[in-house]
Amino acid sequence: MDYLKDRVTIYEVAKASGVSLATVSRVINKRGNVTDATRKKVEATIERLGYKPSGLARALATSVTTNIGVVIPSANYVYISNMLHGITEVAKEKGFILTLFVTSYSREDAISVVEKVITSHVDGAIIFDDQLDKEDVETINSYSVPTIVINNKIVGQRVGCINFNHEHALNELLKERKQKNIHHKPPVFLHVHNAGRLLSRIEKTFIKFHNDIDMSYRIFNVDDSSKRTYFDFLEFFKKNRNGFFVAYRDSIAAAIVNAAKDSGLEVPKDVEVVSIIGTKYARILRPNLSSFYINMQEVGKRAMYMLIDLLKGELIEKSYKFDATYTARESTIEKE
Amino acid sequence: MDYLKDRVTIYEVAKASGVSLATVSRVINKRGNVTDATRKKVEATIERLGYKPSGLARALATSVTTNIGVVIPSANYVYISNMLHGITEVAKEKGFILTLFVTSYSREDAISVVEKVITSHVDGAIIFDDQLDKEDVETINSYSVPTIVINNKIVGQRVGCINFNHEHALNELLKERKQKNIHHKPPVFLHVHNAGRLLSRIEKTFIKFHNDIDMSYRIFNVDDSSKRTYFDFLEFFKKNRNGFFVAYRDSIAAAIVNAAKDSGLEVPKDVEVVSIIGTKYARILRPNLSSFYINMQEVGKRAMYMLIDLLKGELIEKSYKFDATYTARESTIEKE
DNA sequence: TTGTAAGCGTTATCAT
DNA sequence: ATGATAACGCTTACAA
Repeated sequence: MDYLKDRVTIYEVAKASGVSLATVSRVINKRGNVTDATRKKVEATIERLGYKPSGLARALATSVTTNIGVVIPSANYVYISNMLHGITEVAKEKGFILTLFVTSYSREDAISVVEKVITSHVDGAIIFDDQLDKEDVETINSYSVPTIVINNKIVGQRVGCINFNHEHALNELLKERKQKNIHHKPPVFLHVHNAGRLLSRIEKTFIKFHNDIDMSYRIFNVDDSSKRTYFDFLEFFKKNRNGFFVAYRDSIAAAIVNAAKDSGLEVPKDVEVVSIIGTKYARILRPNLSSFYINMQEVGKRAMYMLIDLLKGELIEKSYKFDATYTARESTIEKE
Repeated sequence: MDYLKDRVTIYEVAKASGVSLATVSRVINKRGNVTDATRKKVEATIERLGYKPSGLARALATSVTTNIGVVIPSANYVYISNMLHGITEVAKEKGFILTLFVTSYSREDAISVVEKVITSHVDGAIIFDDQLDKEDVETINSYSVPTIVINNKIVGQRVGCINFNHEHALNELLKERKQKNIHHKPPVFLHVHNAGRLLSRIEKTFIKFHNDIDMSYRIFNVDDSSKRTYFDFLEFFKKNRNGFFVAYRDSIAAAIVNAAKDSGLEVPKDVEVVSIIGTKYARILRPNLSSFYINMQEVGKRAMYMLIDLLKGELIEKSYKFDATYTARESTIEKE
């Protein structure tokens, strides 16, 4: 039934070239200690037979896979794929292969992902996850899998972490709005169910700021869909004719802008919107979206570089922070 | 130096529970033929020791990895990550792990990716690639790696393929524009260097259509960057005050729309734009972009389903086609 | 320089 | 129901 050729093994190469396994192994690993003549002979049969070493067997023998496990929530977000892009760039440059693990919201699932990362025998892992608990990361780590955790503060022998600081920039923005007294619009935070740790941290910052100055605010639940949010806000704007909205992603922010305009409101005069996870679309959309920004591609690259250092036992700075920068654009009012 | 615990092996579990390897193996694989008592005993020590089977060793012994190789060009495009999302969904549901390979433009690189896919010992591969040649796919295939190829017509014993048909919809659109006589604007195709096979096929269709009716057109080279394209078109619109533009992606199309508006032109009155690879941003952007659309998440899911059938030797329809649908929105004129 | 043989952690085929 | 043992394809001392 198997009409396709079986994998050629090192044995067959050895036999066909009239040498031993060890010699073939030396040739493919360029270990030296092989005469030019035999090397050429072996290389010729490798070419002729189309031999490709089995990464599996090699990994089992050396316990080095050159595989890096990458754990992400959905691959469906622009900022996540930007990060993935950064990771792939460095991985490619440094000769690593990536194994992708996607988590969902359930606890059960998180456990199964942890399980898979461990059994996969990756050399290291990069975990961007809003769902996994600290203890999950520790589990992975306890199985000798050096890990870079993104968006969670974790310390350990073979762990590094990268964190985001949106809080500072957000506080600055809110403070500035207060000082300039342009916060006459009711502040509204767009809450997305199960959107993870990053968003809730930012939400807390938002809440704390307003509580501290004893100012009222609203939390508005939205679906994580720009289409739904658009329609929700068409409704919303029937009763509420202004507001300052903090939205998680560009597409959600844009939905609000569109709903506002389609409800006869002006942006930013009546409705102001900022996006937390800004992408290039913040600049493409009209009006341009005021947004916070972290270069996720850089985050991905940095994570890989840190992991590589960690693998070599040379990671000095185990913690790295990316500060979000805020760029005011057309969806907010600068001065009163 | 290695302060972290070594991996627990099946040997240690066997010894600790006072049984043989074989019994432990039976327990973890639920093969039966084990008394409840011993099973419980073994399960207890597995739990106690924190034993996780090595996927590597298991794969070597069974030659089943449950890994699927996924080959893509850059992870940085929305439509690619949409597809990846679809792939991850099904992979997760069916218990497969994904290994990611990213190609670049060079021939050299394509070869190294092929090499890696083979040595990685994946059970199957999904290849979306505008760069790999037919012969590369055949190479992979000849190493017993069942493959689903996206965006290339390839036949073979253990290959399936998924193709896109933008040509029909594009021809229809162009024909309709001609009939309704709204093609008074000079048609311009946005050519992106090295953007791959999909775009060049569409470009050919565009060219052929106009050649066939002996109508002039322009090919305009743009960078694959919305920012650059925006500035290029600010220049362009200094001399050219109208046009019908066919752009590869939403972000490029949006750049043209923005440049047109910022040059005092009206969309769609003076400048019309359509996007070939439409994403949700076509609906979010204002004016909405008229665009072609293929649900890439569905493509990803379909690819996985086809691959799974292929692995079981049950793939009947080895070829599947996704027709692009065209949706006219605000960036084009419907009627004269 | 080259070959022999043990080992990597499993599964699977026999016996028992 | 359980246990030896070979096999998977490779690397790597160690011996020659």
